Amino acid sequence: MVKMKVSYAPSVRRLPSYLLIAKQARETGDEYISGTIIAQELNLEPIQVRKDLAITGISGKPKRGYPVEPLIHAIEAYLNWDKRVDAIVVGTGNLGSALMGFPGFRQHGLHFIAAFDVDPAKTGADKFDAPVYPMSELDDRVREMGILVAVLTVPFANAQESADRLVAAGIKAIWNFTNAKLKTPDDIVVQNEDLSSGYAMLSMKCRIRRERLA
Amino acid sequence: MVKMKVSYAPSVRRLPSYLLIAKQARETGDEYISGTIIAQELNLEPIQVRKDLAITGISGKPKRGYPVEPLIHAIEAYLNWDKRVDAIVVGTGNLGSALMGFPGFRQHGLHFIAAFDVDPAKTGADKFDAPVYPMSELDDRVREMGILVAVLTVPFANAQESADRLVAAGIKAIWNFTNAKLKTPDDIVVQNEDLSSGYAMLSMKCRIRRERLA
DNA sequence: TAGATTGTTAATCGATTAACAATC
DNA sequence: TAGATTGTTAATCGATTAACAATC
Repeated sequence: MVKMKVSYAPSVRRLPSYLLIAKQARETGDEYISGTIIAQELNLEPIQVRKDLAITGISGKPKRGYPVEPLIHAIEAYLNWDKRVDAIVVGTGNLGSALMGFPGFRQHGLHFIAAFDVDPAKTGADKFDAPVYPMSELDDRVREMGILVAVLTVPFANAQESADRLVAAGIKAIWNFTNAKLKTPDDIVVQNEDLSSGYAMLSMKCRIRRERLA
Repeated sequence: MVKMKVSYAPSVRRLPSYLLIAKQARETGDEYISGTIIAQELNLEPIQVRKDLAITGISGKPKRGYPVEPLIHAIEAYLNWDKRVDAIVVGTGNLGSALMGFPGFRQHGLHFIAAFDVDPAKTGADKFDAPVYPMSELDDRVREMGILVAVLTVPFANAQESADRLVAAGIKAIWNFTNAKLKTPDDIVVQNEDLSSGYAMLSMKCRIRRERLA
């Protein structure tokens, strides 16, 4: 796994929200949008929005704010979301299907061009316009299509084994939605999504609320 | 929305991983597990694991580590995961279904006892043993069952409207999987999950990897 | 012009890491 | 006992926030 000191991680995580608001402003026909407004919309401090946007290289106009169209392009360019990226989904259960059908990713340049599943009942027919192949074809298909990015939504027990196969097939980045802590070579990018950690936060907030009321 | 200075947020987010490893150690029959081992397993620093576990109140034995069973209970108690919590799911698309079917939550005490959908085709039959009701029944059902927690997995456009209905029905905590920045009263707990921010991180890591190779 | 907003530089805050004595 | 590990106290690091001059 790439040992990453991704600096700016908290800022990077906020950029998609800024992007969404900028796009809404574009819909409205606004030519400029200020950090103050964005902050208001997201319940953040204006200085934080300005600091975050600075890393994308966008520059604003005093009194007006940031030019909407260049702002959108600056964020997209910074995240590499202005280029098409092809990816596969491994495991077409409800979570895998949900991700394939989520329209937001397509807007960010992410195209799911194929999916894989061990269950023969799930292969054959397309899913959200992408073919679903049996796992046995993974290696060949990935190589042939030259895919570099995979979304992993298989059961916990199969996660490591699937990751191994992905790496062997030439995948360079794995978006891991399983709880498994994948063991992968140093040059493979892994992004772990942990739904339980979100629930831990919700639980904590509920506890704090209870204690405040008590 | 509860304006929370949840301190320890990064630590809280790591606790579920520690819990998983502790449970695996229990399966293995280990009586103790050291912070060093946990850290190794998760690619963290041992000191970070010790600091994180300290907030749960668990205390370890020099040379042995933490007693597995008490460790599990300490984490679960700290997160309130040792008590049953009933919740509903609003929006039974792929994402809502995925969450309902994810076995991890049940282990954390979270029970989805009903779901709601606007689409008449989706209501009537059970989903993962929980009845799916039409949205029109939301208010009555929530009140009657005394539910306090809701998972929101409706389309972006319907998010605010659904949240308003949830609040009106007496829901006190919303786990929000939509991109919408919900406007809710001060005493409502909201936990936002933003899939795009995870993808932003993946994109950044890929960029860094490319730059390292170039 | 007046004043809102940017962007820079400095201060604060909180999280991570280091050092090390205590201890089993 | 010897030595690995905990838990505490201090140091470092990075992110957030504050202050304010520049500017349109």
